[in-house]
Amino acid sequence: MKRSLEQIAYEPDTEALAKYAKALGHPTRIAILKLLENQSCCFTGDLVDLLPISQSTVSQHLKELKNAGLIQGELKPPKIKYCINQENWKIAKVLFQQFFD
Amino acid sequence: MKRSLEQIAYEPDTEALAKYAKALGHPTRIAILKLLENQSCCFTGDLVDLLPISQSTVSQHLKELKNAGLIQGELKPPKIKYCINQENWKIAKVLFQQFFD
DNA sequence: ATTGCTTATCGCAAATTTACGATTAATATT
DNA sequence: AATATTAATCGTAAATTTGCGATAAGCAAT
Repeated sequence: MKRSLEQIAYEPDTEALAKYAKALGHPTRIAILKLLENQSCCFTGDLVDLLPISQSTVSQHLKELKNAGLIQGELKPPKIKYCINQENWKIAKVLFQQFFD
Repeated sequence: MKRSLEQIAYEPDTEALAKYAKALGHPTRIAILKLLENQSCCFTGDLVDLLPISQSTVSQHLKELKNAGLIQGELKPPKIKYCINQENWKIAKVLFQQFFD
């Protein structure tokens, strides 16, 4: 048996920044967020048409962005409209700003 | 056999931002960078004393930060002095800034 | 040449991430 | 109720990441 690879706690801000950075740490997710940013407000699974990856993979990336709190989905049957989560976006922005001085 | 999981190319800025974000996507690496930032300029393997992980793991994280271009090491025998790579730091800063508007 | 100090690398194990196709779930329309 | 559309989830495979101890490498001083 190996040791448990458990999480070690750092300062809350450090953990939060790392969490946001991790969510941003894949070009597909950056691309998605840029699309959502440009689209004045929101967007849907037209993302799948714009990205060179499969529907299920796009869905997975959306889930991660949602888990990180950077986006949110709004039911607009039969579609889902995804938007930037402005609240957390602002928090992330500030965290990165003060990190880089 | 499975498909090859090869990289798909996005815009250079998107790739660059994702690369920096990925490097920042772990609390230990954020902690290291914060220490290097505070220490006016630089630091060494006293990092190991300040972080709750082993020497080899710290070394690994330093390597990743170096590969991402965020830090650089200067031989100061028998130690190594690590510093923020100011050039790339600036580039990363700008990329994050314009990403968040 | 040997010793001592510091840091990198190796070898391994576990966990996580990325990706896909296939299937399921949800919902509106017919 | 049946159908169509959209998006999430499941199952699987491959790759990568994270972590450690042990060992090697680099360099100064003896």
